[in-house]
Amino acid sequence: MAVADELHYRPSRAARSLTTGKTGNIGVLVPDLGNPFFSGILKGAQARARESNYAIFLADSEENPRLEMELVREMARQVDGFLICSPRLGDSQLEQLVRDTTLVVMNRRIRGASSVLVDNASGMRQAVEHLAALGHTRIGFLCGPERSWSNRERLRGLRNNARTHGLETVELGPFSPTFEAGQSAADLILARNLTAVIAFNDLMALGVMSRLTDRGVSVPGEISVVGFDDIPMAGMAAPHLTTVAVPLGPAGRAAIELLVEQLARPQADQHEEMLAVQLIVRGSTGPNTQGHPTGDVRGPILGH
Amino acid sequence: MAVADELHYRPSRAARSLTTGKTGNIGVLVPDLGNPFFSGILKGAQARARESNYAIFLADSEENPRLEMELVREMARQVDGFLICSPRLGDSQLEQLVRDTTLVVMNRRIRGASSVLVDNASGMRQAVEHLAALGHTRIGFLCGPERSWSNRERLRGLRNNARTHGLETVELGPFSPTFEAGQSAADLILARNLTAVIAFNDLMALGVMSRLTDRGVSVPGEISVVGFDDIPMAGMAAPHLTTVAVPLGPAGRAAIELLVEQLARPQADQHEEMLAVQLIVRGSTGPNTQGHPTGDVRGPILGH
DNA sequence: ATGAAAGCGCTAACAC
DNA sequence: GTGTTAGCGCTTTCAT
Repeated sequence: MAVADELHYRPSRAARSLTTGKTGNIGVLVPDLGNPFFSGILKGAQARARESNYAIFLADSEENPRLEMELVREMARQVDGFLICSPRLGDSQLEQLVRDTTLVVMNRRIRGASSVLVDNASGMRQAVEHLAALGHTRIGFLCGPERSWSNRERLRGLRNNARTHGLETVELGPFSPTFEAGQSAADLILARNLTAVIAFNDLMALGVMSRLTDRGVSVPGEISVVGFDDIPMAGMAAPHLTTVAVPLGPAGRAAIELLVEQLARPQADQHEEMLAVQLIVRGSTGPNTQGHPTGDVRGPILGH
Repeated sequence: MAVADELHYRPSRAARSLTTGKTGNIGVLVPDLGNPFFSGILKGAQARARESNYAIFLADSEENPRLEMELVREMARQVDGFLICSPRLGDSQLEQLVRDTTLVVMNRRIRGASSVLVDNASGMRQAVEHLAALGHTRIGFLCGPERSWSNRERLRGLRNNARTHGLETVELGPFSPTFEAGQSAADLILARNLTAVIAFNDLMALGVMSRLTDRGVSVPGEISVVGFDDIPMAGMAAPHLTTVAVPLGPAGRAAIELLVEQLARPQADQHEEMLAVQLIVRGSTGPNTQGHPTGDVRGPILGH
């Protein structure tokens, strides 16, 4: 042992994996590395993996389901399991993958796979309550990608909670979850005479704010804007963006934790981890300054 | 072959690497995945690696030189080479690494290793000329990490070009290359009565703008701000940040290209690739509205 | 307890 | 050209 130490001996993982069948690697698939949402998750995942002596194989599917499948296939033999973030693949394909490998999915429910989910319903409830408290009565929602589980959940949360609070909702989109899409959505919002809007994610919300400011519309003076995710940029924008904070690092950590457990006890049941979210109120939301929704045909509400 | 295809046969890379000594993997080390500068490079690197059938091992050194060394050591046996971004390690340690493995470094010059460099001198020249043309005569520079090659180069570029244009410079810092550091730097700038400031990177520049705005100082009305890198956020801020654009994706691609070449011909010489940069003029810079630098002891210049 | 050997899935070198 | 075999560096099993 002393000599081995002397010579800086390190076992070859390739050789080891040949006999054990385990590689000590985890594959992480994200749809877009440039999106801070995913780099946030990735950062947490990487840190947690290292703690359990796993190395990370990284792949970017560029939002492309075919490429996603291809990448998984290619990596399959050199990893023990996968973390797939916001899969663009269809349910059936994912369920097929589950048979050959162990995987944890983020923001998606797949039978046979553990998942880490964001409590979108709670996030939406917090956002809607906040806007309702500020006197907004008609709320726009900028939809994200149609196939996204998060988008469906957020939309559902919006509808449920808006009804509870007697609010009207206007759904716009779907849009791609980008800054640019937010910019173009801003004009649609203006055309609809809305006083408050919730975007599918921060990137879009930031785009909305940017375009509104460029058009001389005050945020939050005339329109309140709420985002989702709390990417670092959200706190840097002017005004600072009110948003539903999703704990990105912890999400990545939780996912790897689940995966490592699963790998240690392959027979054990899959788990589902729901991450709590928290509305962060910043400068992009304020009281409704229009007495009533201008898009509404009813006159002022008197004697209420 | 037909049968192999039928059974979806894929060779085991572990077994293959055992005999060939090649793994088909590349290790990529970044100091902070959360920094969009690095995720931009990473995205390009990942795409280029895939084109040459290399998979990416990812590690985040958390700006920690010791951890950086440790990670390289751990990955060494399972990769053919490394891309190390903005290494925090000392020259001697890097030169030692070069002996055992092939590596490409980003934004650093190491004998025996290929490198991808950003043309910081040109970037600084463009930034200084821009500010000089706007009538600024005294320019602040917010220094980044002391050990950073980029920081030293940018500082050098600043000094040279400022002299050429007869400008005075004020160096502040060093700061960590973050938004928060930029915020705190903003107050120092105000105390120094500067009309223009160049930050080591966009994150800091954004922090400066945010804090200045919060203090009621107009950008670019009273102070012009220039960043470096052109991370996506730069174009989203209000006002949009004038910055020296570094082609992040191409930088990552170029680095992997160099590495792949090196791996194919181990005897060949190392290369150095210098990336051109381009000043992007946006809304955060404007004409100097003070007749002369207020920090100057000279009185108004008359009869000129 | 310590030591020897088989074999994981490939590739490369050799024989035919 | 086609087929056989040794051996890459480990782990695990079996024998001592």
